[in-house]
Amino acid sequence: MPQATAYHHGDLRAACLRAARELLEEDGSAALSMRAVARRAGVSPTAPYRHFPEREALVSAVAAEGYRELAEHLLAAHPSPATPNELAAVAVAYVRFALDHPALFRAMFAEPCDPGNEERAAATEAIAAYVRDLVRRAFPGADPDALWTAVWALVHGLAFLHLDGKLDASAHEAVADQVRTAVLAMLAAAPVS
Amino acid sequence: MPQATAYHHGDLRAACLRAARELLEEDGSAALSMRAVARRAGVSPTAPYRHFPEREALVSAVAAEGYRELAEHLLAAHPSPATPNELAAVAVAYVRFALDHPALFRAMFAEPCDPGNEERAAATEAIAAYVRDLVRRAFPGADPDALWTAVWALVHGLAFLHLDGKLDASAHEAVADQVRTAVLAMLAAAPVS
DNA sequence: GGAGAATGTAAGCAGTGCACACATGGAAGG
DNA sequence: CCTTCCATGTGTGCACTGCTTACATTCTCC
Repeated sequence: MPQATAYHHGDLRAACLRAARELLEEDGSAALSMRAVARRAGVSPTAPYRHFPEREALVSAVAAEGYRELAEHLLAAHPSPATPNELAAVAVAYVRFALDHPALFRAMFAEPCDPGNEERAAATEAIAAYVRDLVRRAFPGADPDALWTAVWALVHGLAFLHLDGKLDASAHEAVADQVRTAVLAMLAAAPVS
Repeated sequence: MPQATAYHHGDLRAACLRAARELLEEDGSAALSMRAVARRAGVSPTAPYRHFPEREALVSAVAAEGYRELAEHLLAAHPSPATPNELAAVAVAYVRFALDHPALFRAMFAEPCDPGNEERAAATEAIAAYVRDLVRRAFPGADPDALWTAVWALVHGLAFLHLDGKLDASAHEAVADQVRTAVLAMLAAAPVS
């Protein structure tokens, strides 16, 4: 780790990531700008390019952090959900994370990602693994490969529809109820044959 | 309708919408730029502002068009789906629309929308109504209010996960199979009580 | 202590959204 | 017919963006 002086920052990479997170949390709608990050870190506009070759690289790094936090958040909601009610609780946690960190969540999913970013791929995989385990426990009879995608998609779709204003997301408790109800209804759905 | 001259375009509004659509189809990843639209329409950079007070208004208008096309596309896939297989076919059509028009689909959902735009609200409502009817037919026993959101979210989530590269979307037929399988697995899911 | 790599700065280019003042010409009223 | 008004176009300019290139400073290692 280099030392901090008037000229050399010391740990600009971490400072950029922190600044980026702060900016995303402060303005959930504005796009993340490289120059704004530099300003917040108290450094020249082009300094961040020493640590992130392009904007996308910074966004990918922030997104990877977001994936880790989302995984923790889901684990905190329930470490090993196995029943419909527990699954619904995790779904509520997923949607709440998206609504509480809209810009971060968009950076994680909507921004173009370089598939080569290993940190990011690993972080995504952690979430996928959590969902796969959940599905194996909750649906012992089903094909886990087919079902875990469906479960993730259901929850992810609810998150984005709320985030993008297609479903009413104004009241916290109402959103939670809505998500719970939707998930339980889907699990109980008995189609006509 | 004003007349077309060397100075006055004639129907710049429609020309802007057409140009915007072309740009979105040509480069599915680039953001839509007001100036690029103006260039394509053969007009000065600020001329489109006479018809769209801001960028968001143009995007909203294009998005509304997209909603109408998506609705048609779903109707073409099946006018009145009622069985799991028919529902799965509609799901495949939804995801395919997203993958065939990635930039348009993003404009429809990911871009900030002004909730006041009536054209856009009406177009969204058409899709919601289609899904609601579908659910009523396919799941006569269920609570339609709870379930239609879940069905939309499931399909919408599959679309975005594929669009954002979280699920492999490289081969057309593989995507279709994957979506069909996921939807059918979800409908057949029998959770542990 | 000197060389070279790492990490910062400064200046500049092309692109963007948008506000403003100005130009053009079609349509309505005298 | 001719003026006047106004919708619709142009031109200019500002603040911002990502990113490149050249230069400055300092850390590290021999």
